[in-house]
Amino acid sequence: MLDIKLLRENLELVKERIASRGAKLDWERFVAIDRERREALAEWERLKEKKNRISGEIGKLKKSGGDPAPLMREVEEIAQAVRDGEGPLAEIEKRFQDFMLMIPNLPHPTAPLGSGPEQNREVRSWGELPRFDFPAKNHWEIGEELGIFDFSRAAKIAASRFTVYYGAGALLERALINFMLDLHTRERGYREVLPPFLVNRDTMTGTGQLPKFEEDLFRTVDPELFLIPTAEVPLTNIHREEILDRDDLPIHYVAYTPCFRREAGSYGQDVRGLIRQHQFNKVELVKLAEPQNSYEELEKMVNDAEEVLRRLKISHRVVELCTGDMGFASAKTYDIEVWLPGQATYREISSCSNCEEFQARRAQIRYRPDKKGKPLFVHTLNGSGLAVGRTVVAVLENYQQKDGSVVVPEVLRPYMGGLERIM
RNA sequence: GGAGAGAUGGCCGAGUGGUCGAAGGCGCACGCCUGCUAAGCGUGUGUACCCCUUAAAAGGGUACCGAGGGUUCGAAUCCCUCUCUCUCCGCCA
Repeated sequence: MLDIKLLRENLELVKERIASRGAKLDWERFVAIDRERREALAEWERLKEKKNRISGEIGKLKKSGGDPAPLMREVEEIAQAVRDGEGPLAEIEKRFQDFMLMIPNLPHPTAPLGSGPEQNREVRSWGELPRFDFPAKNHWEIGEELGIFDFSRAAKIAASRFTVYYGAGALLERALINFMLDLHTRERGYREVLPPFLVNRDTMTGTGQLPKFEEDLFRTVDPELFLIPTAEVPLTNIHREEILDRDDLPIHYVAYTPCFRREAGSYGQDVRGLIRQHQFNKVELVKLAEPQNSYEELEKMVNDAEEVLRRLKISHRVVELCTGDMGFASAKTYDIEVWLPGQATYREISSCSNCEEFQARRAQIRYRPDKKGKPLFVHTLNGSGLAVGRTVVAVLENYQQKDGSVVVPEVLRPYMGGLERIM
């Protein structure tokens, strides 16, 4: 959510920057709603003030033995007017809030302008692209031949876009989770969290999944809860509606969770393999930081995520997303893209964003900069560290051998009982 | 799932219809005093929104005593629903 004061005082600037994301909003309607809300609120509060004042006088009069009857008749009418005003006011308030919640974040001035992935800007790349003296296979071919993935039985048990892992495949997934968690907790200062995987509507609204993206979420009916699409949601909401001490910041959390996404609207994309699943595992990094440090923290977060790939010795690059390709809540996003020899392309394996105040304002996460100061909104950051399923893909495709086996990256062997090769 | 108790400000804790944003204490901030420290004294100490101004503040108003609804001229206080916490019983990974 944006600061309403910014919208009132600098609407032209806001319009322009929101437009750079490709979002279209009816700003004239917004201006009308805002004005209507303020006028109605002021009028209603004037009535309440009068009612409160007269009610107080009735109290005094009764105590001193006077006759309150005339005042009571007078205030009765006002009380009725106040009641009559409640409905329309609530309706205007709702329209106002709904609009506010549908406005995406302002892009940071350094985010490249653009409408789609083509305008993303490569920041750096790491590692040589691997060469094979045989035709490189896709991970699903590798995995099915090794008997570690079973897509058809997963579809039988659940639906398409689910996978059953067996044996070394399941072990590889688990090893990656543990490796990533150990790296981030032991060497990078993140606190490990194991959050709920189902969350309520307020939590989903706090990070910006709701109200706009309900169709992307899985939902339970009774009670109504939503399966998390990323651990960013529960982690960022841990401190919802709290005022933190300055000394508490920055907060660094890391969590492994499964993630659940409807993938509505992605029919036909990545239908084979592990790339786009309804359920996948992810190790997520979340930070709450003071505004003046948040961009420094973003750079460090990207670096922490990249470190996973450096230790796995897998080629990758970092790109800065352009305004049109960023998520709803983000002011600035770096994607890490990993090289997949089987598809001869880079694929996103991590996305690290600074949401600045956007989520903090929705979720009311604040801190006190000093003892006497007013509370300020924290900046929230989130990033994959990394998407585990896609890391499995990267390992299989980059470490595949001519005979169909896959060499286990050295750093993972301690996590896999010393296993050196999946065959 | 059954029975009971509870939810008040940063914390503890009073308050069962009227002037209560809420006593008192603790904590914290500022000032005074004390040639250090401790103690003592005084003042202050929530958040959001609206109005008026604005560089900002001050000022005025509204709301908030778990959440939502109701009764009433008036609700922290009465009624209803819900949520959460605690205790006991049952069940259970």
